[in-house]
Amino acid sequence: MNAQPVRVLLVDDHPVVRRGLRAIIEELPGVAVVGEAGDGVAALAFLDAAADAVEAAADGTPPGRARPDVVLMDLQMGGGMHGVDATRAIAARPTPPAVLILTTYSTDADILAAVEAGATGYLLKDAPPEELAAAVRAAARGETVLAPTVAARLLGRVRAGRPALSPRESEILRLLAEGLANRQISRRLFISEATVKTHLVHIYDKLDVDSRTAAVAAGLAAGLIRPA
Amino acid sequence: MNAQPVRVLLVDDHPVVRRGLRAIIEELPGVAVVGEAGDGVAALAFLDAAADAVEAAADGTPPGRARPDVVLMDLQMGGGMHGVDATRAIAARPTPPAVLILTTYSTDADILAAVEAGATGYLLKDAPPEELAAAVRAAARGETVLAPTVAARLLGRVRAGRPALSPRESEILRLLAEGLANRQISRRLFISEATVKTHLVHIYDKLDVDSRTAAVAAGLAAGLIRPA
DNA sequence: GCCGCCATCAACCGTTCGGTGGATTCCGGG
DNA sequence: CCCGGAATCCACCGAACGGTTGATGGCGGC
Repeated sequence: MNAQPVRVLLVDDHPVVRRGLRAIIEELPGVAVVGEAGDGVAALAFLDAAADAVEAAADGTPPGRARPDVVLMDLQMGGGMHGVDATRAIAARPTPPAVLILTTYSTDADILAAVEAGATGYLLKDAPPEELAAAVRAAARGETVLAPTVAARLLGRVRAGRPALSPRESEILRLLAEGLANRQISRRLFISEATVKTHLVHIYDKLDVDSRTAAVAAGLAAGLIRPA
Repeated sequence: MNAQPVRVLLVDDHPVVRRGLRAIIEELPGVAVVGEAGDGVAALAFLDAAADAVEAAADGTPPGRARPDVVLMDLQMGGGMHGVDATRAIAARPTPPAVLILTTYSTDADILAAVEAGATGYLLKDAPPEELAAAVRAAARGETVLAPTVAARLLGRVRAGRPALSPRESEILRLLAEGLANRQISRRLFISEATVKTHLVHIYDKLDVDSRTAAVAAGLAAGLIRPA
């Protein structure tokens, strides 16, 4: 059963992090790193190449360039493709590997987006190596893995009974965070200023604040919007 | 001259990052990692212990627990002490090691604060290993090291002629980002509401915006305030 | 079918906010 | 010594904002 080791692909734009992950993972028995990628595009290219290689050599699979079972994926990658988009692209493939999100600071919006995109699990980078090891193995078995912190956040959100913002409200909150005035928002969304005000009232209500600036602060704190 | 290797202490709350840094640095000739710390408090404790050890054994310095020449310090560490504070505490010691800031995403405010706190250099985590190696060696020689990206940011800021906010204005901008109204800010700072408004006008002027929310957005974008 | 949620729009009113033009004190540089 | 910047304060005004009430239509669940 342990004849075939779990094959892992690392996707992270920080060389330092890739190096650390490789060091940690390679000392685990039954787990092997088969590749690294610095961004989403490179990750997809690697998967393409691996698929071709498997097709070409139907007999003994070569040690490198092997089709990975688990992809360790960073969100917030500097260059171009966001981790969520990369995850979605990978999950859309014929026989997708498990995608394990591994990120530093998690906004709630990111977690939801990643899960929606097809991620198998969600870990935080400050997790101890043992936790990481267990998560990789679980992901290889097809199980869903949520870091305790992440799970707590999700539960906390549900428990807090925070009524989630509607799609339109989220959109307006985002524009709010860009510093736009009501009229500018109305023009951007092709709706009347009155509608913007109505949405704002609902947003204030749900976030329990009473000004646009406080809504932005609360939205950032709750991870409803990205600072960047 | 190369008899004594450069001794490095790693300070980062992410085990993965520490592992990666250790792997990269330890394969450099003439550089050795003498310790790791998961937060600022642990880093200071390590320096204390190292100082004692040196005092106790005046002859052959033991390989481990040696007083580091360079501290690789992460900013934004989860638990308790911020990297800037840790840097300040280290720089205030009798014979301080060089502190090299190594962080992921750099806000201008962080850079300035770190330099003010006594940091020797500022690197980004997405820097390639070679750059990191060169920086550690330069820091050991007492030189100042700025990552090209960081240097560009600082130059860009100066070139843009952006008049830096006064201390008081920065303070108010921070409170603004928390969503406080003018009256709340005035009470928090024990000044009149009129004064707050005056400061706000100056802030809008300097940031080239015309509303409090836009000022927060601009301040976040320019790295004048921390999202957290 | 009805109820609730979402999204859209409107009118009203009081408050806050932004803009302007002053004023004072303190402090440090030329 | 005088000038400028920073920080403090005041008054006025118009515009933007927040709060309320009310109304319409679509869409999905009970």
